[in-house]
Amino acid sequence: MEHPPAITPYELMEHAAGCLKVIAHPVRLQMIEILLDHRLQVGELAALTGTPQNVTSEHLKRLREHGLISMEREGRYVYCRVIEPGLRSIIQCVQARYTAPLSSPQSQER
Amino acid sequence: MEHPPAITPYELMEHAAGCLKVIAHPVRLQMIEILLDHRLQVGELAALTGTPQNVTSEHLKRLREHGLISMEREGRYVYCRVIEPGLRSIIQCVQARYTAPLSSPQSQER
DNA sequence: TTGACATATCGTGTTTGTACGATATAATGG
DNA sequence: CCATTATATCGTACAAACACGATATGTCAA
Repeated sequence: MEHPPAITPYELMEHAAGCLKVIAHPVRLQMIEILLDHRLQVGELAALTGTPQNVTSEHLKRLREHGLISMEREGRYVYCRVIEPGLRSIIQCVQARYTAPLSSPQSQER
Repeated sequence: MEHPPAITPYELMEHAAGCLKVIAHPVRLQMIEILLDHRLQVGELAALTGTPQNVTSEHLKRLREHGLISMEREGRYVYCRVIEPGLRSIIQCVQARYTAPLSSPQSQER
């Protein structure tokens, strides 16, 4: 091998994988996309994504437990917003790849 | 709401989530990181990541089935490389967030 | 206080991911 | 052909993710 490959340690990748796993859900991706630009109530997110109330609540709980969003109660409402700055660039990568008009995704068998 | 949030359709997010799910594993992240800059045999990847041979094979199979890498047999060896261009920017996001010296990751309870 | 609304939690069934040991296939060299 | 090396597949056991219905909690307004 010309130069030996540099490998990020397993422990760091483990943490990164944990966050990616939380992101890797269609509804949670939509929620993050919205929350990057808007501070919304739980119910508003449920309506916008067409997700049942309790399911929405559980998705948001996971995002919060991983430090990706914050949830602040104001009276009866709970407002959510993104607090992990790195999420914006990841969502941008996803949008660049999957919502661009050109080049549809493909699978490959060897 | 001032201006209504733009939401990427569920079907697109579903596909994006599928790929993110495949990426979201510590060993697979390491493999992708390596394969972005090197064309390596299955056994070399197993050694570099400290992963058993059959587990390595199964990880690579998942990456291939989602069109992220290609695997080309040459004699007894099978060489792997990244074929999904979008992976580089995603790995860059991960590295920027998790392998940067400043600002360690954190969790947040409300 | 009572009822209505917003959100959270719980129990459950189903699916999917993951690792492992064992074995199978593929290719090479002697 | 045979032994060895490289890789793939299979069966299985276990854990995690997921969605759902039901119910609990929290807050306001009348």
